[in-house]
Amino acid sequence: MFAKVIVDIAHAAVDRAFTYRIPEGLEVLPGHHVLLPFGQGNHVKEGFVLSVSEKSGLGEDVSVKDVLSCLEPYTVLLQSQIALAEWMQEAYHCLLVDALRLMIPAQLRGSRIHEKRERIVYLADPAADFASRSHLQTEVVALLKKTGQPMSVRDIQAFVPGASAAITALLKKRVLSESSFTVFRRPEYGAQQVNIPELTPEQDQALTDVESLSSGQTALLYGVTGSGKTEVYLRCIEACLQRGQGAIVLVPEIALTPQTVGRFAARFGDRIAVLHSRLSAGERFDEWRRIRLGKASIVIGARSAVFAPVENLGLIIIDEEHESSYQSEITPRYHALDIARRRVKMSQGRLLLGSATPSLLSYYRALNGSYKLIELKHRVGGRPLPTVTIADMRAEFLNGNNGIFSSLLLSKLGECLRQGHQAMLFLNRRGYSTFVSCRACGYVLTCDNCDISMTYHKAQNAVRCHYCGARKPLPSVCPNCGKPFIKYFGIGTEQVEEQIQKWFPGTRTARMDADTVAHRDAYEQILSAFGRGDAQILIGTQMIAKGHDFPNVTLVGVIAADTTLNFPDYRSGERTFQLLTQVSGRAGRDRSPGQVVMQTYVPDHPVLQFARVQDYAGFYQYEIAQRKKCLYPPFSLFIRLLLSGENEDALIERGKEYAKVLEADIKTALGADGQGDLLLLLAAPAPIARIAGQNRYQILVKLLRTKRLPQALHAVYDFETSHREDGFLKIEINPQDMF
DNA sequence: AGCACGCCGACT
DNA sequence: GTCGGCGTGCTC
Repeated sequence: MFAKVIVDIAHAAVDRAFTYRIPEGLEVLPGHHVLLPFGQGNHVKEGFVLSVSEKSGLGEDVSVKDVLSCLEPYTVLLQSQIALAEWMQEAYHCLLVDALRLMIPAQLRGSRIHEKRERIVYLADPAADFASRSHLQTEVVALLKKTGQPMSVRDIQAFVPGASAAITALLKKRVLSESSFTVFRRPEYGAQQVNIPELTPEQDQALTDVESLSSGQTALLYGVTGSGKTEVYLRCIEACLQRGQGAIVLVPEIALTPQTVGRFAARFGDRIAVLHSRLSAGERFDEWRRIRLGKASIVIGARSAVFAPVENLGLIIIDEEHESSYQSEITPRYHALDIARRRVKMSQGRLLLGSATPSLLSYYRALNGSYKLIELKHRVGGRPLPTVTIADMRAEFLNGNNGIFSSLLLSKLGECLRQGHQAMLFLNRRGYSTFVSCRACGYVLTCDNCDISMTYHKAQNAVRCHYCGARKPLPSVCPNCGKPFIKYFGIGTEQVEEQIQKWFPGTRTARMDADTVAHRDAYEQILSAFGRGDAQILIGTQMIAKGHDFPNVTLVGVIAADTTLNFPDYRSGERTFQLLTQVSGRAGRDRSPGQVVMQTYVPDHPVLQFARVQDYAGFYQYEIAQRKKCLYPPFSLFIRLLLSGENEDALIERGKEYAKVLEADIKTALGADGQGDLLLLLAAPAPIARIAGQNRYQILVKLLRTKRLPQALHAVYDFETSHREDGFLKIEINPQDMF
């Protein structure tokens, strides 16, 4: 018997199947993690078995080596995972090993992690009398007699300190016998009480709709904030379990809190496994193993959990499907949504996407019939959506208010505080000011390593670069003209906090941004403290936009609703609408109706107007028309090639050269009658032309979605593979942002 | 990723 | 004359 094996080395030259003989007496199956002799020195390498066959399929001239051993007694890859990795290799032009590595815990490679075993001991003869001069031994035996059952060594030590040596002696004397069993290291999450609410008619219909999907199909559950999407998920999983199938639930990393997990645990207990980046290596390995060994059939996790080894996969749920964190930033740059679609197609399962603000692409697909659209239009309990008011900051300025709060927000804040309610203030910028400038000469303080202005952080009395982290003291005089007219402009969360103290002295505030959640758990701590009422006002960046429900929050203020609107990015409208809707959803989750004040300098902007009345459908119609007009995705494929290098001139030179070659390659791939499919090819320095000392240059390519698209895409990928050696080159398909 | 083979400069 | 630089090519 022979095995086709891929060696666990991430290099294009060896990223192919090698054939090894399976020695007599060794059981090797597809998916096994094996040790192999490889290369001239017969170095022992790890590998993954892709397939097993009777014949080697190789000529006489090739010397075939033997598989040495299997590293685990079970196969670490499912057949379906191998097939998925092979599909990814094609789809993302990545190495097969890189795709396979996503399917297993990282520490499994190199045997850096092992299963944990617990030793238990018991009396060899429970009836026998025991006497010894050692009082420790006597105590241990007495304890075991008293409990009348086997005990773990650890438990015995808790009762009898220092019992270790005594136990060893007793085992040697055969007074005790021992055995051991595997323990699974489990992450902790708060157990919640089981509370199964009645479904609303809408939720019930949604459940029926999901259940009636044909196998391999995708549904988009579009439900306004507070409409009870999670309860629909839970019921769908229940139905899935009843059919004897497994399920995967993807949640954005930041939302994967003990509370979220607890809600699933309350319903499904030990049948759930959790996978996310904050687990310890042991926990992650054991949770993965519980899934692989069939002890858990429901997986709750972040992006990479889409690869979990769930057999008989009946359902994948992607909550907050519009979140950009579902797209991987590193190769293979997969999107969890695409992987999920592929997986349910292969397993004849179903995919459920949920969001209050679906991505434009998903809604487009839902309207075109490739997804089934399921809607939840009402909030559970009939609670009204918050009322949103737009504050025109231009008018405020003309009326003599040059502060950061509009008079409307100030009065609502005062009212909110007087009534003993809580408020949240949202601003998409941390620090104190957005840039520092000299009033005499106009000089703007920029980072030495990046093409970006530096942000003033008052708490540290320093300016910092938000891209490379560089930090320097605030100069007292202008570095350019030497005059003492250095001033800060623009606002950040630090300043909002300060201004609150000015307007409402003594108010307890909490701030949540990348600065205050620097250490682990701080995110949770700040949120739960706010939930307890420790602070009256929570000020923060988009971190506060999602997550917990705070019943006492009746007011949400958006300090600058248009900051994300002007990004040099075709997604900025979509991003802004999503953010504003998410933030607004924080207000009025309980009895008191919620109010939202959005401050802006462009009050008439359609995106803000649709956000004001929470009209997703209207927003969609507006935004999709924009995309169509400019032929942006989903009407085209947008590709960004980012080159970076130290030498600016050389980089620009090479960028121009690359653009020429790439254009020729694409045109060749498109053929004579397909030249019109290449809509745009733009080569220019990136919007942020330098980060951390690296100059950046980008080539933007826009391709029409025709049947020739795959060929053109191939040409781009081939270009990347043949050019990535001579400089840093990164390729992004439909990038999430374009800095 | 490793390692061997292989063809040109500074040393005994 | 040899030792050793790392360019090129192969790994079942």
